[in-house]
Amino acid sequence: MRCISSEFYARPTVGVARDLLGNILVRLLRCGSSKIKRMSGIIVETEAYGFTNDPASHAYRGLTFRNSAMFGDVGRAYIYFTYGSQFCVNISARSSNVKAGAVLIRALQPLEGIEEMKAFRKTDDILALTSGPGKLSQALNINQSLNGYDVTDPNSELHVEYGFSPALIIETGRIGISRGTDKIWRFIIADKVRQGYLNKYASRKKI
DNA sequence: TCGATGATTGAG
DNA sequence: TCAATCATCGAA
Repeated sequence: MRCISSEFYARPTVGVARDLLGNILVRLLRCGSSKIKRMSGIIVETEAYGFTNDPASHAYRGLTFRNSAMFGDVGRAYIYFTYGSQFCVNISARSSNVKAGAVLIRALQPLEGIEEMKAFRKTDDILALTSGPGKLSQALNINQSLNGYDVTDPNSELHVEYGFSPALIIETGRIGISRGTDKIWRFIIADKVRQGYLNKYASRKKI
């Protein structure tokens, strides 16, 4: 259970997106004075978002209050609210010569705290718990209050630990966007597609 | 200010 | 296929 350090995120965003597959997103839920509930999942789907080279990126038009986490230290959570009801989780990552960048966590395979996830999601369907960026945020009880959290700190309520190296990775264009669709910046663990850990919307798209 | 728009989801 | 739903952003 070792936390991934900040050097990992200080590399080109697209490579970080690919290399995050197979690692573990961990959510520590503080319930009461001393009790800590641990929830986690294997990262099975990611997308990279860049800067001025990427019209689909929130950072494309420059620094704003919302996207400031994409411009700050690498290895920080960038969490935003969208479509009126959903939160999306990103991790800031970029090489030192680039001003902004982040990796969107699109899907997990539930690992620990599955009963809690069922309660937060209001469903018992394992494959529906974290098979989408909005769903995984709901399952892990993640909201904007976690924006900017250091995911390289093992004591952080949201952090990433080492997992395994996937045998086969699928690369596709990003989905749910209208611009920048030519960039092959979406990454998926091949086995997890077959096992059903990606959402239906994602499966409908070309893989 | 104000209107348009989403890195989505669940229901029909 | 389509509505829900609201923070954010750029134009006015």
